Amino acid sequence: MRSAETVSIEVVQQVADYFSVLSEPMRLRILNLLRDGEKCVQDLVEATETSQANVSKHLKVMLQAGILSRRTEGTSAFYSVADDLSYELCNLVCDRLASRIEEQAKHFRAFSLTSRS
Amino acid sequence: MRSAETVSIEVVQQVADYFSVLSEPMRLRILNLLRDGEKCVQDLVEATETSQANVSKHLKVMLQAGILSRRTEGTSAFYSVADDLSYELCNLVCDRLASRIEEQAKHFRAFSLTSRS
DNA sequence: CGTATCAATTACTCCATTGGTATAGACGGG
DNA sequence: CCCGTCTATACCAATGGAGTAATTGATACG
Repeated sequence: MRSAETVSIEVVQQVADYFSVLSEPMRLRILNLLRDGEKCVQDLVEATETSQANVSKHLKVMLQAGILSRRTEGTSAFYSVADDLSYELCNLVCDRLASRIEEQAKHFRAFSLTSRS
Repeated sequence: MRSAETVSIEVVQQVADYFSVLSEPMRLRILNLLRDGEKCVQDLVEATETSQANVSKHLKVMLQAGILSRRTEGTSAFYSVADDLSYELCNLVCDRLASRIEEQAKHFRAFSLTSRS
């Protein structure tokens, strides 16, 4: 069993760091663009409509987190997803958010019925 | 299929917000303390050794994110986990981090063998 | 009642991070 | 060999979030 005291500060910090990487909309957008397959920096710059420096910085963060992998070809750098965990996590969160919204919709439907009777 | 263009900015923002809640060590520590069951604010203050205001703020963040639920009894406020999703996510990340470290250990072992032969 | 305790909120400071501009470095084409 | 393109980095301004101290509000106890 996992008890409260056995979890060290370093472990908690590393888990927090991992979630921190996924807590930026721009990074999630880049991850989403990489679902299709590897893309070079320029492609991502055009797709995200932000500065090239910004894209490179976010890519570096995800690369160091082990989420992405990097391959160079000439002057271009191609990035691809190295670990599907981030997608799993995103899907879980998305599904849960969807469920909550559906629950809320049910409450509205229920109220609609009660007020009609 | 989920394509890149279909994911709206609001959805990305909400997913990022959810991960953002889990990206703070203090909040993960509190979540971990709540594995045993509900606890009042004072208990968490003593366990985390931080200020009461700080604990209350983190609890509010997780409450509004739908991760925790709140119950009052006299002047005390008892918090408990309302959604196991956060635990699932933490477990997935922890397992993956552990796997990576084990992989690294294998690399060291392999190098140890090759240099010995 | 008056006091003590518990929790939430406010105001504030400090630090981390984001995004932009500008620059440097690497490679390919002419 | 120079120029254009692509990427990474350094620097800066602005923003956001964590933590603390102090205050307020509410309830239990004497």
